[in-house]
Amino acid sequence: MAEEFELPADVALLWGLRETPRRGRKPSLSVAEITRAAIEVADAEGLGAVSMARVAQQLGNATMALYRHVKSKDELLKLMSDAALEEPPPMPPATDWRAGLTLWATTVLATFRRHPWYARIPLSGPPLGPKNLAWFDSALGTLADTPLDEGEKVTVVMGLLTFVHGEMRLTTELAESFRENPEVFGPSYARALRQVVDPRRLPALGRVVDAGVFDHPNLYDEQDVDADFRFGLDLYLDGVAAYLARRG
Amino acid sequence: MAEEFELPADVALLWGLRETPRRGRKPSLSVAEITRAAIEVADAEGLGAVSMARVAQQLGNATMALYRHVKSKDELLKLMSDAALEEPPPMPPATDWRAGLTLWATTVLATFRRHPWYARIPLSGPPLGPKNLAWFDSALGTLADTPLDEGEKVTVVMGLLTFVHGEMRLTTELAESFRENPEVFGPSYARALRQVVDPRRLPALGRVVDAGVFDHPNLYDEQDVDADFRFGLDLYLDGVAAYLARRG
DNA sequence: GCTAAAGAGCGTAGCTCATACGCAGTTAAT
DNA sequence: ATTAACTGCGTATGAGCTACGCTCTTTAGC
Repeated sequence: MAEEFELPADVALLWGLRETPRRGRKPSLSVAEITRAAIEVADAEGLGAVSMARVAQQLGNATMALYRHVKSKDELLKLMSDAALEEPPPMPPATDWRAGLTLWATTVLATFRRHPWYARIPLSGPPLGPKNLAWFDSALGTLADTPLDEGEKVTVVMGLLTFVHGEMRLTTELAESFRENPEVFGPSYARALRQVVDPRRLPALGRVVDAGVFDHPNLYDEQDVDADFRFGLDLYLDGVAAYLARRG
Repeated sequence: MAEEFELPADVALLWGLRETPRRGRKPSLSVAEITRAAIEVADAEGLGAVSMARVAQQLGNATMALYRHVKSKDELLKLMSDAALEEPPPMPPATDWRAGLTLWATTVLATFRRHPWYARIPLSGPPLGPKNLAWFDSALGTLADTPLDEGEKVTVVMGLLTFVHGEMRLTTELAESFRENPEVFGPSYARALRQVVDPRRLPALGRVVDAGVFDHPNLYDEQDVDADFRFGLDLYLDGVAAYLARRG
């Protein structure tokens, strides 16, 4: 951990490595507090409500005071996206890779669901924040006893993370849309499809519609969404198992 | 396709079902043109550059003229997200489900890559746009000869779409970040990791770093990214194959 | 103790955006 | 010919980000 190379400013902020000021007025604000306030606002009112003014108000300060601690709103968003991840759960002893990755994926997803705005924060590079790296380590750790080499472990974990990110995007955005507009997930969806789908042009979709697959009173059902996630997750993990068998 | 039930206004717009005005000045603008112009701007300058003023300028009109055709910027974004999808490719005859889904997934991803802003447009409900439904139909069609029931087909396709969406998000956002900031994907990443990762706290990640997995001159390599996608896709499809074997 | 540098908080103002409102000009129906 | 319907768009409002610089506070150095 030699400090020969200077870390980028935002990474240093993520790790809380700012050197403490020696003179001047005591700061009444800190990066951590600002980040926490921003997350509170985003959780309660959505990412759209996170303005510098709103966050400052949450802290009882003036808007411009935040800029002493944070370079820009973009930087604040980056800080939020690491801080929102809590610590990864400890793996129970003697967890095999499959149980471990299943626990990992469902916990990641549950964390994302608690902060639905997470999917809207742009990625700005490979992971470097402490929480991000802790989760990364946790996933890699579940594969420790497999015959995969280190590069393969990363690839398998990235594939899983890709799937979880997709699920997060679909899930949280549809959930939000459901909250403010439940009708589009009701019977009117099947009705609209029947109006708009010409079975000659879209035969496969026509068959699905005819089979009544969309004739639920509520297409956005928590239970169904979770079951679909588990189904897709299991398919991916079946693939990993097959790869391990071929490999090991 | 009886019109007994009124389609929502935005869906009607997507399908071009607005009744043509009988009186008044001939429109010099159309929803399709506005959408196309907005997509041009987004492709060339990013979604951030898409303002009502910029789109109007692209068309040589005044800002407020757009509002005669489009209710709000949000509605324009919805229109963009359907129009950006081109038509799905015709499946070569006698394509089996696996080749079909592979072709489908890679084509979807290629389409997304041509419009990197796609991942940033919020989903507003289940798919109803013509292009979206065409792609949906195309994927479902590849599963026509399998023993899956219609509901299972939807689940399998949604799982695959989830994975592709995740890949799209990671891929396009990292690509954008790479374009405007290539250094963070260079050797400085491994250097930063070595400074910040304590092998006692993050042992699995420490092993990966030590193994030199991140010691590439460029972590964001098109080839590698594609290979990783193919690897994850194959794992998922292996899982589907196993499910089909169990099922059929 | 005194002075000055360093740093915090923040008021003001400039710029970009979305969009409500209403006017003026244009076309087709009557 | 008249008028209803409809388009294009100028103006204005309010919200948001943030550059700049002033003022007050704290501590280092003497």
